[in-house]
Amino acid sequence: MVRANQGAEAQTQEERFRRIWEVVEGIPEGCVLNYGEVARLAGLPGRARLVGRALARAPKKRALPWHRVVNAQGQISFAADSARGQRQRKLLEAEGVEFDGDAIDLDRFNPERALDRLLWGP
DNA sequence: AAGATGACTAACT
DNA sequence: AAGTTAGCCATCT
Repeated sequence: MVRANQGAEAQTQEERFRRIWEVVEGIPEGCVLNYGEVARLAGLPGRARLVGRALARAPKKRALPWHRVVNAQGQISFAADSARGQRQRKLLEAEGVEFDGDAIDLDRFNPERALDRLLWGP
């Protein structure tokens, strides 16, 4: 065994990215999560920036729902007038996510609440 | 090779 | 409410 000392701590960058991608893939349609939460769920607390990096580098083949990740204020982290920003907003609105001005109510569209919404309505 | 950058955030002014 | 600071760390110059 060559890597005798490798515990849960020692991860390669590839492994971290893969975990992040897995979390993002698990965000249900019509829900959003912020970068910090994705990091936490991926076992990488405090590394919100890494999530952005991982999304930027995600293989196209993976077709991640990258648009369901927004910042801690519930806003899209691209300029509103940029092509990417507009695309992200459109994708979200197309699946039922509502904006109050330029921000989403993170509580309301949290995946944790998805079931509540199904049972009780919005 | 060192310094800047950024799809971030929480905690302070 | 809005701006600043410190922590973050792989990438890019």
